[in-house]
Amino acid sequence: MAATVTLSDVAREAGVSLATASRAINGSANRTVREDLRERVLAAAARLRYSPDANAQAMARGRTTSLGLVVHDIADPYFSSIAAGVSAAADRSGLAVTLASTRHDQTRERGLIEVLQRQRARAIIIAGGRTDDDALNAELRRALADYRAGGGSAALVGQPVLGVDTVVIDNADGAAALARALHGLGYREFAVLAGPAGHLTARERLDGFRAGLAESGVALDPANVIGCAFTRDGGYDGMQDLLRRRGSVELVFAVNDVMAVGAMAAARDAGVDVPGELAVAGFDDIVTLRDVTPPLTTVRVPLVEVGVAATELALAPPSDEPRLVHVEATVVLRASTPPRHPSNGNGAGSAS
Amino acid sequence: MAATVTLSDVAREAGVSLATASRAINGSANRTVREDLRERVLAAAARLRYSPDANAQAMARGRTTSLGLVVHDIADPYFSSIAAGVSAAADRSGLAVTLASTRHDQTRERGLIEVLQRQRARAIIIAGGRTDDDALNAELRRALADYRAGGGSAALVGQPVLGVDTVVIDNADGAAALARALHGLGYREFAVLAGPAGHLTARERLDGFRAGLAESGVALDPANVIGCAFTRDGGYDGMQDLLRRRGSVELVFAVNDVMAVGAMAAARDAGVDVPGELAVAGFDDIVTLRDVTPPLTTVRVPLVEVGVAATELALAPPSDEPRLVHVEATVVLRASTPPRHPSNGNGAGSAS
DNA sequence: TTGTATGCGTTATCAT
DNA sequence: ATGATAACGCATACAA
Repeated sequence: MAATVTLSDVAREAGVSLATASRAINGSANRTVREDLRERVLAAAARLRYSPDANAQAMARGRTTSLGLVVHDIADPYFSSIAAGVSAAADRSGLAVTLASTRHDQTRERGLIEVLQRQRARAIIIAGGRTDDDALNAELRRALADYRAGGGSAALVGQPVLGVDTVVIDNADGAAALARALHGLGYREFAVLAGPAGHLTARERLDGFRAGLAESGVALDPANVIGCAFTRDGGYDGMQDLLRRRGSVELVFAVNDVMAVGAMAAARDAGVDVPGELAVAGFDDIVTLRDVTPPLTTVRVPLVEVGVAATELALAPPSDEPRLVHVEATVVLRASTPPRHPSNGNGAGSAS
Repeated sequence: MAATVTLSDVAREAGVSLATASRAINGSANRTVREDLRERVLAAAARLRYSPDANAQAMARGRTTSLGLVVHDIADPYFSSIAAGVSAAADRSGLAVTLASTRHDQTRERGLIEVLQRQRARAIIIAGGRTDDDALNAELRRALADYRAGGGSAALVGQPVLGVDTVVIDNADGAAALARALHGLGYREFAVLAGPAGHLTARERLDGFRAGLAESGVALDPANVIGCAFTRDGGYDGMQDLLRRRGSVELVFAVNDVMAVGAMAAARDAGVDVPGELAVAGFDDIVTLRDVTPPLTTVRVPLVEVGVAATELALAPPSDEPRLVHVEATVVLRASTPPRHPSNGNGAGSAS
């Protein structure tokens, strides 16, 4: 910080007091600075190329102008879409976004929250689903409670288990609707790439899918529920497992799109035609899907809007009770799950 | 900011002076606090759940702990990969990343730099290629010079036209190598989805491609150079244009991958088989490409590493002259550009 | 309306 | 080694 020009310099240059300079440059609460003075100040500021120090302002005002965003991996289209929404909404509120990434290590979340707290971020948005690790959740809960006690507000995208405002995606309903839709298309034999054990989003989607199937009178064979990482490579590996010991499965539901896309790659590499030999469906409707082949059936989550909603939630006046904003997930049928066993008419690969 | 615990509180609780508390909690320059005292302080801090105020520290120390990143669109895989690299490198240096997005409006870049300057970010990374708008560049140049005069350092990913350290991607060489490789595969009739007029990255890639072709004795018909936006939709629209008035084009080179992917979608929607009827190549090798069909030939740019390099450049001790780090771009041939007119042997669609 | 003086939370300088 | 105390750059309560 070499020759930084301060507000005092501007005041001197303009021949006014520090206070007047301050009031002229931002519009102080109890307004009014005589027009000629204000102009002198602004002119001086411009001449000196004055740049207000946000840190000093933060100290003096007692609040910063920044908002924290915690993601697992910014290169994942799921998170980058949410980030785009958060960024847009923060912009509108004149807030700068501080991006913190766990790099897929949940245990780092706590530390990131603390960093954001040290920065006195006005609000923290945590994207990415929770796990059922109670100890970890308790820790986070406490970190967030602390943070909020200091005047910050937080919002979560996922499951409302941290005691803060939460944007809740209707995973179960969406997955159930998907199951019904697929059943309606004629599918009867399913497998699920179910993600990791403790992952709540994965679980909700699996459970919802299973429930939707049950409604249609179809049971999901536990042997066809395959655990794997919640990533593209997890989907790839899971699909390999499945193909190795495939029974009569007609359709594979991956609990998120990046996994589904990985699964399709595995099928391709194994020479299994999608959807000819095996249909695939995902969840999220990440933008990438526009350009995969075949177009992937999925359950759409409006990710950018989710980011906006989380930001607005976090920025809204605080409430006593954690608020919940529900976001619907809607089935989008595409070519990766063509109709099968049509009730009347001819089908592909059915009958004798 | 309700009941924020300050360092004074901690000092009082520990029965030491403010100064000692400060020294105990971070390791002050001239080290040493008696062990028992240090422990008392740390215990008190933990008991009170003390969280240092980064803004106050920034004021006192004269330097912040944050790094700014300017992108056009964080949801674009090109930028999100660079962001991942920047984020990782910043992490290693204990810096928090402030994400600023132009939302595809170049004129906003200037304002974003100013915001970052106000935050007194230690360094600013600007991702995304330059244009040939001299007025705009001069403005940015000045904004950056100002910022650097204040002690900040900046690094750019793109063309070294702003007077700051720059990570330069060998666009021309990469594109030329691609042209030669494609010529080697037997292609003779090319079209280019060339991006917008003033875009330097687009221009370098176009020029490089043209030069590579020329080396091989092939001329690029100006009528087959199609201007369009530097986005997926730009590629889609450009391809539509091309298909409408297609002559004998065998291969379409889109100057970046998202455009190429859009172009493939347009071809698909128009019922044109890729690569059967028309081959396609892109540039960047964004991660998305793993999962498009057919696999896209491209020129690989190590985006995450580029982000890391830019960050390291910006964080390195300042130098008088702007430094340049060159990053090679390497051709990756995939199924979207199968061999054609093989010199000896049988080819597809060649000869009579 | 304008100016003066104080405080924000921390580090660093200077005594002790 | 520890403790007062002066910055850091700005906003604001209060005085004029």
